[in-house]
Parts: sequence; structure tokens; C-alpha cells
Amino acid sequence: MAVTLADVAARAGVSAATVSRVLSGNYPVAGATRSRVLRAVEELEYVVNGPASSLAAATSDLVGVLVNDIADPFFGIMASAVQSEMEPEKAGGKLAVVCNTGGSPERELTYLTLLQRQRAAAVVLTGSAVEDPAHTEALSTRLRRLAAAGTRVVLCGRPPLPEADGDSGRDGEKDAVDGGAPLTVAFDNRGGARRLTGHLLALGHRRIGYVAGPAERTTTRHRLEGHRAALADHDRALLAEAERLTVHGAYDRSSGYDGTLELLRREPGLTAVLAANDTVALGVCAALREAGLSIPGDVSVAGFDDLPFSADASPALTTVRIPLHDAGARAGRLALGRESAPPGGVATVRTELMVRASTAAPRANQPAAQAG
Amino acid sequence: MAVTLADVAARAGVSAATVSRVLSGNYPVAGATRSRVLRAVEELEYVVNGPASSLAAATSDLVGVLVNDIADPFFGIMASAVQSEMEPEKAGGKLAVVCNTGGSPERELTYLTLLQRQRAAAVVLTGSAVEDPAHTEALSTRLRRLAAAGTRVVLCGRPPLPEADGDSGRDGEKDAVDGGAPLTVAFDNRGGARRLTGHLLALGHRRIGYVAGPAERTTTRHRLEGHRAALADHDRALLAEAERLTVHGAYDRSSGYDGTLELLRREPGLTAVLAANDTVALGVCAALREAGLSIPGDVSVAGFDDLPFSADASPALTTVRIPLHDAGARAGRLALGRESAPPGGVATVRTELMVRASTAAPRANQPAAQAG
DNA sequence: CTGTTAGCGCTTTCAA
DNA sequence: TTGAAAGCGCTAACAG
Repeated sequence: MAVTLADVAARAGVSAATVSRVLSGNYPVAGATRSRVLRAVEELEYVVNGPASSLAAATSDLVGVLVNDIADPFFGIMASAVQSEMEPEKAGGKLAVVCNTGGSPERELTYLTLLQRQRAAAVVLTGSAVEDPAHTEALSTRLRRLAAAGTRVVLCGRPPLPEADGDSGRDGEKDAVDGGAPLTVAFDNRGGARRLTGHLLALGHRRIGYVAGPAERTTTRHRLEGHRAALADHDRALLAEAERLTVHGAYDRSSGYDGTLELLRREPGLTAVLAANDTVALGVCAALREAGLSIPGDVSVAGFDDLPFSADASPALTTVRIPLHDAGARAGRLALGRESAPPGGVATVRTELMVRASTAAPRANQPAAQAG
Repeated sequence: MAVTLADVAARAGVSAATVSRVLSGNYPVAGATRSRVLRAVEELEYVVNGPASSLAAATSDLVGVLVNDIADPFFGIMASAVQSEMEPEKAGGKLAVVCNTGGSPERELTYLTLLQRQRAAAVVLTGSAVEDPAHTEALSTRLRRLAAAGTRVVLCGRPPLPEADGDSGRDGEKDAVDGGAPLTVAFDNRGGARRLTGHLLALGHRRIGYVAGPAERTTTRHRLEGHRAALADHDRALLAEAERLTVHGAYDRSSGYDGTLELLRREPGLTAVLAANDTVALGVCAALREAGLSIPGDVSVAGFDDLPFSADASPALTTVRIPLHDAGARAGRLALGRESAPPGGVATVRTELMVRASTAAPRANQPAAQAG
């Protein structure tokens, strides 16, 4: 039915092998022959059969990119960056397969299987990992098998996998074969959160609410840890309050809204609210406004990530910038083997505090004499 | 190297064919045999070789989704919806391949070729099309070939392809084979824009600036047409001004910003600015604020699309809602053949005017006595 | 219900 | 520099 290599070969008066060599370009072919073949390809509108060539060559040009939520710019930016590294011009037409896990661990595993089935050349897992031990175990297993099957695995925006316990001795040999643990591009969420809370503390805030992400995510935990570390640094007494002033929710707008209402209920004297990310911060602002509170007059608000809309929010959002594009691009290059692995296999990208209009000193700037 | 069907067959003491049948599940196999096979699969950690099975079966479970900008929620939402229709539970593990064209016609064609090479089961093209005749021609050709090769083609958020000239007679036969023109889920951009401008006009605005998208896009053109139709409806004299009060830019924040500055230069008496979409509107608001103009006190602003952040903007953005998720889901179902084609092959989804706080009557609401 | 037998279209030694 | 031939791993008739 469709035009095949053989058809092209016949038309060009050469063997199929020659056509294959011309097309893959990694083998010397006489100039005249080559152009004859190319012409035949044109005339017949020949398009390589990917599955057939993947089968024969035992490789594929698919690269999987797993994201929690493709409609969220946080992931969109990373996915776009990963893909930008495999543009046809740059990397011989690799195809990025963006898979939307919706944050579900099962779907994550399912997609990984699907990708393994496609014999993907590489897989990039973006965003926070779910910290359930059973899932971590299952995930490690899957990734190990993928790696063993020759698929490059890269983590972007999540910490390296925990070490598999107890068999490091045996692994020595295997590592040499499959390249060992997945390469990682991690974000300094902890440091960013710490600086952000430090900024609020320096402004004089003491009653700081925190609308955190889902409890079992690495990103959530790291940001929360950074927040509390800053609190502890400043005054250990603040730490006692921290628990009460923290609520958890999804990484979306409505969690910010609902969470803020809850926080206000628990502590009407709140002078600042920290959000799990910028999207959540939008919800926080909405709830605050509806409660008749001005930002930052009555309450300061800050987000995390510095998504494009954050600078344009009104007031412009104080947040922590993560170089998502750079990180994604780097992950893409690692996935294609176009960049050498960082020392230890883990590259941590810096985060940067972006102070904007949504944070200011609390109205009655009393130096927390009572609490301290 | 890797475990193959034959290995599983040997282990289970059956033929390869039987294993294949158990795995694909579309053929009767005795219960006992089935479980024996399944156990062997488990024990050997067997994962089907996708390329091999695609080759043999002459089908693939890849579905391509072309987007202009994956980091833009407008596309993210559609892509997510398309993909949600092929969750493993719903449609036997189809893999959505999201391809980022960056709005480049060449890349669009390149990805289409790549997808054809993979023998994709379907392809969904989202968002506005570039209106260059040469590109339209090239695109039609590609899509025709894809369809001829058995790939389902669906357009989502763009108008149906213009009819190929002159060979409709001959096509009769071909249509029966490849299903004819691509199925289309189109947006009523024109109607939405018309209602939006109508809304401003009703409020009393007469000097309305328009920051349009890139000139050669269908979406841009349709929205602009709707805008001008509303102007003409109200008072043909306004049409004369329209040209002068329109600037073009990309669908991003900075075009809104720059465009507004330019509009203000051309017409300091502007009482309203319409943006190509919500993202652009954010830039418009920023520029206005920096110019010391209040929204909507001095100038009203409206966007298009109703992306999630729009309701939370401050002031909340008046805009035109497009049911992006529904549209994407529908496109996904059409792509998988799980929903029958709409009459004529084109489904137009309604758009809805969302009036919020960013638009209000102009300060000095003079009934345009001078112009009318 | 299960096994046998051909390929699917391409890549890749191995010769020439 | 080119051709011949042997698969890659799986599916799909076709028997039985």
C-alpha cells in the first residue's frame, strides 16, 4: 500500500541497502547514487516507516517527558524547554512525547511502561515526586529496567531517587552497564523558601500563614522545610506556631483561596501568607481581597516559581524564581547525551528571591516583643 | 538481550501466537492458558516491543498533538484534554505526542512528517493556522497524505482547511477511502469578539484600541473581524478609526505592553483597550498602570479565552470564554473515532462573554453625539 | 482453542 | 562503494 524502501530502491536502480544508507546518512555513498536516491524519494513521496526502522535498528527516536499537569505553565515551560533541545535541526528529529500524569503515581508508572514498550531513547520526569515508599520502590524498579533497556533517565525538578538499600555492592557491575542512577536536575526549593521566609521575617512579620502543596510531595516538603528553617533561625518560638499556621492543598488556585479562608479562621491576626506556588498565591490574594484585606497593606503575600503572570499580577507578586526553562533545556540535553553528566549525577539549579510589591512591612510593625 | 515474546512462550509452554493473543486480548484463549502466560510475563518482566508490533500490525498507538506553544495554558488545556481522552483506562494506552511548533509553519510540517513516519494513529492540530497560501497548500498536501496513510486528522481551534480548488469531482472516490477533509472543532472567535466589542459599545466606549495577534493567523483575523463587525453595526464611522487604533503583535504579554504604549501615543483619549487574548491583556494592564491610568476608571480592558488566571486578575478581567477543555476532549474523541463526526465535519463551539470588573462605562460618558 | 507459517519494512554484517 | 541475505519481534491468516 504505502511506498516502501524497496520501491525507492527500484526506482533509483539501486539496492534497498543503499537507500537505507543514503537516508540514515551515516555511511559513505557515492554522490551520484545519493542524488539519484534522493530524487526517487522525492518523486515517490517516500516517508520512512518508523516502527520498522526502530525494530531493525533496536532504537527509537521517541523521548518521553512526564509532567504532572500540562496545563500548568510550570510544567509547560519545562516541557517546552526539553523539547526545544530536540528540534529537528539540533538532534535529528527526536520526538518528545509529553505525558500528563495528573499527579497520579499509577499513571506515572503506566506511562513509563508505555514508554518502555516504545523503546524510548530517553525519559525525563519533571516536577515533584510522590513520597509514598511503595510508589518510590515501584518507580525505582521501573526506572532501573528502563535504564537497563538502554533508555536514558533524567529527573528534572525532583530530588535524586533514594538509594536502593543494601545491594550497593552488587550494583557495581550493573552500574557500568546501565549508567547507574538517573541523572538529576534538582531545584533548590529549600534554599528558596528559606530566603523567602527570611525576607518576611526581616520585614517584621511574625504571624505567617503557609498554604502548602499536597503533603506527600517532595517539592512541598522541601519548601516547607525551608520555611521552617528560616523560622527556627529567627526565633525557635515561631516554630511552635508554624504547624497551626500551615494548611495543605493542591497546587492550584482554589487551594489558595480555601486555605486562606481557613488560615484566617485560625489566626485573624495574620500579617502574611506564603503560598505553595504562584498559582496558589493568586487564590490567596482573591480570598484576602474578598475578606476586605488589602495587599500588602493588611497582609503580605508571596508565591513560588515566578511564572510569567506573577510579575504582572496586581500587586506584582513577590516570589522565588526557578529557572524552569534552563533546567528543562539542561534535562533535555542530558537526555540526549549532548551534555556530560554533572559531578555526582546531580545538578542543583539555584533559585532567586524576587521581591516585588506584594510584600511589605506589617502595618503595626511591633518587633514581636511579646513572642520573643 | 531483552526478553521477547518467544521467551515468554517457551516459559509458558505455549506458542508465540498464543502469547500475542493473550496480550492483545482480542481473541479467545482458555483461562488456564491465559493465566499461565500472564505468570510467565510477570516472571520475566516482559514488556511488548512496540515498534515490532506496530510493524507487524501496521498500526501504532501514537497520537500527535500539535500546539503553538506548550507553555501557554491556552494550548496546555487543550492538550491536556486531548490526552485525557486516551488514558490507558479509556482507550487502551494511546500515547499522546505533544509537539511544540512554536508557531512556525516549517516546524508544523516537520512534525507532521515525523508523525507520519511513526505511522501515528491520529493527529490533532490545535490553535490558529498560518494563512500564508504557500503554507496552506503544503499543509493540505501533508494532511491529505497522512489521511491517505490511515491517520485520522482533526483540527481543533482553527477553521476547516480551505477547499482544494478544482478537483472536487475527482475527489469523490478518494473521499470514500480516506474519510475526506479533516474533522474540525472550530471556535466562534468572530461571534465572541463581536459580543465583546458590543459590550464596550453599550457601555458608551467609542475610542477603543485593539492589540491584535500576529497578522497572518486565522484566530487573529476572526477576532478582528468580529470586533469590526460590531463597530460597523453600531456606527460605520467608527470603522474608519479602527485601522488606526489597531496594532499587531505576538500572543504574549510584551505585545500587550508595547502595543498599549503605541496606542496611547496614537490616541491619548483611548477609553478602552481590547487585547488579542488574556495574556496580552495582562501586558495591556501593566502598561496602562505604568502610564498612571486606572482600570477601569480611566480605561477599560478586556481579553479573550478566559484562562484560569483571568478571573483572579486584579481587576478581574472581562473576557470571552472558550471551552478549551471541552473542545480538546471532543477533538480527542474524534481523533480516536470514539465520537461520530459532526454534520459537515465541522463542530463550532460557542464562546461566552464574561463581563467582570475590568470594563466599565467611560468616565465622561458622552453619548458620542459628535461622531454619530 | 492453539500451533504453524509467513511476512511487516528496515538495518546491517558480510562479500564482492 | 554497493549488493545479498539474514534477521529484528511481533501479528495474522490458516490449519487443525
